[in-house]
Amino acid sequence: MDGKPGLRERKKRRTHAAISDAAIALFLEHGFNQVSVAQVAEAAEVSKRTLFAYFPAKEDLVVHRLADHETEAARVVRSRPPGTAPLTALREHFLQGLRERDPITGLNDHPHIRSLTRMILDTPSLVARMAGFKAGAEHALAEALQETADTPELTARLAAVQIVAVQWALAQDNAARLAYGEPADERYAGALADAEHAFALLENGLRGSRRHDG
Amino acid sequence: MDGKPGLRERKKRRTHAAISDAAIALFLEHGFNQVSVAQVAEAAEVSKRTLFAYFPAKEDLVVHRLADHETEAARVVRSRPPGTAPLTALREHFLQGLRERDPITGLNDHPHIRSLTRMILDTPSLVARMAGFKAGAEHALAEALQETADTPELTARLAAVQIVAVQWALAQDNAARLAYGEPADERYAGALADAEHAFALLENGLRGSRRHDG
DNA sequence: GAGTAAATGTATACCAGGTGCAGAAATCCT
DNA sequence: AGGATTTCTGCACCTGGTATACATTTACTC
Repeated sequence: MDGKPGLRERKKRRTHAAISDAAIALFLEHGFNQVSVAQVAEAAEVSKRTLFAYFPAKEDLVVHRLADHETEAARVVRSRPPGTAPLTALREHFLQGLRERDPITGLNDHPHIRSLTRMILDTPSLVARMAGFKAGAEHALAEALQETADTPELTARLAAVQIVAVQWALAQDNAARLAYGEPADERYAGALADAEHAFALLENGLRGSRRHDG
Repeated sequence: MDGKPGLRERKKRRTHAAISDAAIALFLEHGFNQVSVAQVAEAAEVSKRTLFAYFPAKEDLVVHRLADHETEAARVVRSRPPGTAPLTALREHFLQGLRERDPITGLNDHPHIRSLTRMILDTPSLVARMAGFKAGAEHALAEALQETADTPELTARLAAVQIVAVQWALAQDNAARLAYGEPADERYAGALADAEHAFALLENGLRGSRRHDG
């Protein structure tokens, strides 16, 4: 269907990548707020106006790579094998992400990823953007649950927000530990146990969540 | 301890209120993004610099009233009667909020509140600010759970994010229905049932959440 | 009650993110 | 090759937010 991208298309892709790369390099070196979009444009040899034609806002220079993950949970639910519970499919997917050190699980300690994660977490406007993705993920997952699991609308929405919230909490916890210096391979066992615990909590509820019950 | 507020203090309060009132009136009339802070400052008969001395950012002109709610769930958990489960206290508090039409439950249909809610939901930067409050509420609740219920740290965090996510989903659902025109008194029964269902889901887990199980 | 220190307010100029516009340059299609 | 179309650019402009330097008001003290 797309046999020949065409020169125009190829050039667009290259410009897009050039701007993004220049931006991330500068941001990692000096900090997100310490670099102006004008500097990014200059480094990418492009006018400021063109930069904004490719990226609607400064934050998108960083987070555009993560946009795909917004619908990841929904895709997992939709493409699960027949007879599998949504939550089971999501757990397996998350555990696989941990094994593969998928950055979205917070368990990737490549220096580049780590610095990027740290920068995002340290920059309020980028954190806000991530929260936007989170909301999008909730919405997409709710739709997927409703359409593929015969779940009532409200229940689907409630399940979706719980699941997404838990996944993000797990990822943030992992990322925080790696940012603190713990190697991913060392953290893996704990991350696995935590994920199992978290998904069990989702399945069984908060009833027995106290260490000593009364 | 504060017998006499003092003239300076009183004047500050009045200025604060004057700016906030002018801002909200203008925002409701013309829309958040259609009104500049300079216009707000002029309407409040104050310089732009002074406005920013009272409110760190334009969004705060709207959301500063909601800042108290950030720690509400945590306070409920901390001040619950001995022997009560945190989730029980939170459910009772939420149901009470519904009965009293507390705006935070989304079930208040006073025209002023409704317009304000609609404006916030329609303005991305305000939604982002709300998400910030949500994160703060999660954090505060996690601490409260950990300190008062002898819950392990991770479990407390996971429970907190689930609870906050569910409460917000309920509130947003109610607000959306009222924004659509449904009167609060008419919605009350449904909101009550939904809340009971949601808290039961939190307690018992997502296991049986499908309408027809397989 | 006058005078002074501290706090608060103002005017002005400035920076950065983002947009509208008109025209130049590149690409595409025939 | 040449015209139509898309893309890029420079420029002016708006808005949110901040720094500086100065004026004004409040509070405290004698």
